[in-house]
Amino acid sequence: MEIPERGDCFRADCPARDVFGHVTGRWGGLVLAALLGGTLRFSELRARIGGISEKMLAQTLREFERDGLLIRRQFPEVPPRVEYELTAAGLEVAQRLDHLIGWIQDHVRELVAAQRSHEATSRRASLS
Amino acid sequence: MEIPERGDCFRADCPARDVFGHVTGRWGGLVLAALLGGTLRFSELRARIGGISEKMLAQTLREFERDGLLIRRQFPEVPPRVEYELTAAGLEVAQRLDHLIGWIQDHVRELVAAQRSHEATSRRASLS
DNA sequence: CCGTATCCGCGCCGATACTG
DNA sequence: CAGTATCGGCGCGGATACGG
Repeated sequence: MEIPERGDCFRADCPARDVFGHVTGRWGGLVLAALLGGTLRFSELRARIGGISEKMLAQTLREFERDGLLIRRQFPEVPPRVEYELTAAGLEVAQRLDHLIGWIQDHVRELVAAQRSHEATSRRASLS
Repeated sequence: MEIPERGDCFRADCPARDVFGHVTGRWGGLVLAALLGGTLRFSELRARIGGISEKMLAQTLREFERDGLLIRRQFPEVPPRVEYELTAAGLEVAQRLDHLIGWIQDHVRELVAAQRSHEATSRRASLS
C-alpha cells in the first residue's frame, strides 16, 4: 500500500490508525506511560500496572518493539534479566499520553460527579 | 467507594482508569478528536470516522455524555437533528488526544519503517 | 435522520501449565 | 525471572431489522 507522507487516523486503512490502535489499546497507554520513569524490568512493569496479565504484557511489549517505540535489552545472566526502555519515538508518544493521563487523574472527582449527576437525570426521565 | 482527590490510572479499581478506558477505547479517541473542529451531527461524525458503525458511535457518544465530556443537543424538527459538542472538560481531553494523534500522523513513515525493519530482523533470527 | 433492539461470530484476554 | 503454549468464556462489535 501507498504510505502517505502524513497519516490520517480517521481513515480505516491507514497505518497510522494501526499504531494509534496499539497505543490506545487496553494496556498500551499504561505500558508506555509506566516507562516514562526510565528503564524497567518485565516484573517491575507487571507490578506497576494493576490488573495486567503476563500474557498481555508480553504481547503489548512485542507490539511496541515492532512499532519502534521501545527496545528490549536482554542480559546473559541466570536468572535472566530483561529490561525495556522507550526509544526516542516512544518517549514522544509516552509524553503525550502522560499529559492525557495526568489530566484525567487530576479531574477524577469532576468526572465521577458528572457520571453521578447523569445517572440521577436519566432516572428522573425514566420515571415519566 | 472512596474517591481520592487525584486518581491513579495504574490502579485497576480507580475510576480514573475507567474514564481512561473510555477515552482510549477503540473509537473514543477518534470521536473526541473529530469534535475538536466544532459541533457535529450524528451523520457527520459517522462519515468522518472511517469504519465506525452506528451502534458503536451511539454507544461511544452515550459514554462520553455520561462522563461529562460532551453534550447532546436535540432539535424538535422533522427530520430530527441532533448535534454533539465538547464540554470544557471534553475539550481538554480532546486537545491532549489530538497532540497524540498528530504526532503519530506526522511520523507514520518512521513507524512503518520500524515495523518493516523489525520483520526483517526477526526473519533472519528465525533462520537460525 | 437518528437512533434502538436483537442476534451471533470472532477474537480478546484471563487462567493455567509448562520451559529455558 | 521471563517468558511461551494452549484452552475456553464472554463480551466487543458488526449486521440486520425495526421504531420515533
